[in-house]
Formats: sequence, structure tokens, C-alpha cells
Amino acid sequence: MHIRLSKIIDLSADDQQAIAELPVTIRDFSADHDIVRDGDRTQHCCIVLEGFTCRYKVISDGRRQILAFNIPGDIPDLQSLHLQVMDHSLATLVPSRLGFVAHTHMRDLCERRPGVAAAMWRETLIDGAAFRAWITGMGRLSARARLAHLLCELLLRLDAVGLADGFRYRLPLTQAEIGDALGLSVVHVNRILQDLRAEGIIAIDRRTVNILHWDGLRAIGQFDPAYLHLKNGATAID
Amino acid sequence: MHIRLSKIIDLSADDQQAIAELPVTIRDFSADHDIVRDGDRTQHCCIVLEGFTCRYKVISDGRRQILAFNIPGDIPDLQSLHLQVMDHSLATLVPSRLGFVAHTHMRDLCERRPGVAAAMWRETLIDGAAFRAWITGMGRLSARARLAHLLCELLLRLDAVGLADGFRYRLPLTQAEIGDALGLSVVHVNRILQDLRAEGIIAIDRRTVNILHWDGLRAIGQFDPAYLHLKNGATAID
DNA sequence: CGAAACTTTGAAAAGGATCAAACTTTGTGG
DNA sequence: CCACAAAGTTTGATCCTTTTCAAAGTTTCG
Repeated sequence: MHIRLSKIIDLSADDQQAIAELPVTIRDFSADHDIVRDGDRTQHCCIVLEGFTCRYKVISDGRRQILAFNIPGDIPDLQSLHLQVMDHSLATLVPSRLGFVAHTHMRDLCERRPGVAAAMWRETLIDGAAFRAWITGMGRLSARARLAHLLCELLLRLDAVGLADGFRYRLPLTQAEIGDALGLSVVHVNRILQDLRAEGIIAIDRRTVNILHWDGLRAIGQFDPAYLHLKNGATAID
Repeated sequence: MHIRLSKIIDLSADDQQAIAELPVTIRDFSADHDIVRDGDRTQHCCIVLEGFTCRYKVISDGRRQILAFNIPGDIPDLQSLHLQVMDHSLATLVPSRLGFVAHTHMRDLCERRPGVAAAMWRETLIDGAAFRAWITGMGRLSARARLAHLLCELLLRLDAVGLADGFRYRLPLTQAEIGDALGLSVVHVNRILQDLRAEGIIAIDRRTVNILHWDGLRAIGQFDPAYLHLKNGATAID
């Protein structure tokens, strides 16, 4: 597996080698395609190689809540390794390429190499940290702050895997999808985005976001990147 | 350590024995006492033995968001084993007794016994599943539904560790604390509780909740216990 | 080029927040 | 064991953020 496991880096050369030797099946998916569904029992984990995916839950009236966006390097369903039944779904948002690794191989590797197990465990813990930050935003921040926070988070995460160009990045999401993630209506998302643009804080041109005033956006979203546990801390951006 | 590690159960006798031999320091805390704070680097994990604790984050204006309530048997900061810096705080809500185990001992045990490592990993994954359910509620459910959901969740969790009496349990939370968890104002929490009582769905007498109409409450909160990953599934209550 | 998907705009309504004050319970010191 | 202060609950009135509904623009893509 000759893929950068982005965040799993504090590993010995041997451990990295062992990961690289895991058998992977690569598959391409079209946009808006479910990869695993709530309730499924899955035997594989997947890695996002290219594209953009999301984890989501559907409530009884059919509306959905997006729980997380996944970018290349992410392993969105790593938790399935120890939680057999999915408690949410995973879907592509744009055409995406994913790598699949069988649980059996991963469990085997974890038993043989505690270092790999610890690194993967850590990966799922960072996941949890992001959920906590999300809950805090949903419970206590205004819609405007939540949206600003999301835009800040995506910049740092995309930058960490080389997919940002300074303060500019491709964000292939509709406003409806942003709303589903932030718990807001499309209409309101639209109005907030317009405000932020009118204030000269961001610019959006054909699904490419450009953050014109990083400190301003960060202040609006009360964004503190600590919860992302990025290896290079503040990153080159600060 | 002669304590029931409630949910960590799918372990061999040897593994259980090894856990039981971990050196634990027991300490008692008064109510509303911070155990670890956002930003701390901690060298121990703690187990709630008696009482009630919560994990929370404070935002810039001083308001807080409670992320989770912890009951006896929970290990609220297990994630600190691999995430050195706390991204939230942990505090008692009532006088509580906690057990502390050094990270060094736990890491050592995880290296020696992959089964224990996997069980603990799983524990943190269940934590993550609860956060996902929480986010869904915060984003897409009404205040009334969220409150109903919380009351349902607490019944099942307390029942799983023998702290519920049928549909009745002690809930030592103020309405302000419930509000901090659900992202609601005290006033609104109060009004919803009154509605639920007036409708004969719950009764509350001196911090003891009695769920009079379980199916009704469950329907209001769209409560599906799958995300709790309780060993006995539906539990005796259903 | 045309249909479908997405964004934008306006107006009205709802769900919760905030503010302020009264009432009730709990815990503590005398 | 009582009295009182502090903490928590309840009530009413008003305000504001966000939702909903409806319809008109604008992109995108086959």
C-alpha cells in the first residue's frame, strides 16, 4: 500500500513497512454513493485516496445530519474494526477513489505490532476529539460561528495533506450539504455565506474557497486547532 | 483493582485478572470539582467508582457545553492514554469517588495483552458512537426530543450498571446542567420538563426521575439504543 | 440547448433565548 | 432544630435567530 497514511506518522520504519504491505483493494465510486450504511456489518476499513466523503445519520423524518467530512488520507470507518455494526453511514460527495483493507489483516497486524495498534487507536481518538469540538459548536455557537469554524477546519486539514493552496482550497460541497453538517437550513447557510463574502472575509468562486481574512474568520468561529491534533501543530499557515 | 469495568467484558479470564491487578489510587472529590482541565497533560486515567461526572468545554464567553455525563464504571478520560493534551475538562457534578491508574501501567498492559488493548480501544470507540448520536440530536432534533433522548439514554446506561430501579433512577443534575448538555437555556429545559410531566410521560421527585411512559418518551426522543453498544442489547427493559 | 441541480431573494412563522422577578428547596451555622 | 442564605425552579413577557415556504435566478452537465 503505497499511500500516505497522513496522520499516522509517529511510527517506526518497520511499522510503516508493515502497513505498506497490507493488501488493499482499490475501487472508484461516483458521487453521492453509499459505501457502507447504518446497520451494516462490514469486514473492511476504507481509506479515502481521492475525493471527498462524509459520514452521516438519517433521522426519522428523512432529514440527515452529516457527522464528518473526509478528505484524502482519512480512514472514515476505522471504528468498524472493533464495532461490528455501523451506527451511521458513509457516502461519497464527489467521485472518489477508496482503498479497502480487510479487518482480518488489520487485526492481525495490530496483534503483531502494538505500535501500529496504538497509532490506529490514536487515529480514532482524534476522530472523537473532532466530534467533541463539533458538539460544542452545535450547542453553543451561532450559525455564523459554526460555518466559520468549518471553513477554518477544512483549510487546516486540507493543508495538512497538501490540498490547500495558501488560503485557498476546493470545497466540493453544496450549500445543502453544508447545512446538513451544521444543522442549518440551506437558506440560512446561503445568507451567512453572503454576509462573509460581503464583509470581505472569504471569497467563493466555483466551489473554490479563498479565505481573505484568516484571523477574522478564526475569531468568528472561535477556532482553536488543538483538537485536530495535527503533527505540526499550528501548521505553516499561522 | 476489584472494580467492575462495566462494559469491558468480552475478555479472557487472564486479561481480566491482569486488569484487576493494575495499581489504582482511589480519591474522593466534592461536587463541582475539576479533575482534569482543558489543556492539561495528564499521566493517569480515571474510573468513576461512585457519583456522577461530566466532560465539558468552555467557550470564549464563559458558557460551557457538557459533552458527556459519566456514571460509575465509566472511564471518562481513556482517550488521554494516546492524546497527551486534554481538549476538554472533566469535573464532578456530585461528591464522587474516582480510581486513578497511571498511563505507564496501562500502556504496559496494552503491549503485553493485545486483548486488553482491543477492549479499551473498543471502549473509546463506543464513546465516539455516543458523540455521533449527540451531534445528530443537536443538529436535527427539537429541544423536546433531545431532552427525551437524554432521559432514555441515562436510564439504559444506569440500568446496565445496576443503578436503575425499573424505570426510576436518581438524576443528580440541575436543570442548568441539563441545559449545558443539550445546548438549551435553563428556562427552556424547565418548560419542557413541565410539559413532559403534565403529559404523564415522566415524573420527577427530588432528583429522582420516573419514566411513566417509556415507549412514549422513546418515540419523542427517537431513541434507538444501538449506539450505546450495550452487551445485552435491548436490556431487560424492553 | 435544455433539464436538473443549485443558489438567491423575500416574507412570514416558529422555536428558543433573554431578562426580570417570585417562589421553593437545600444546606449550613448558630 | 431553627433560621437564613444560597442554590435551584418556575412564571411571564419580549426579542431574535433560524426555519419554512415559495418563487425567481443561475450554473452545470449531458
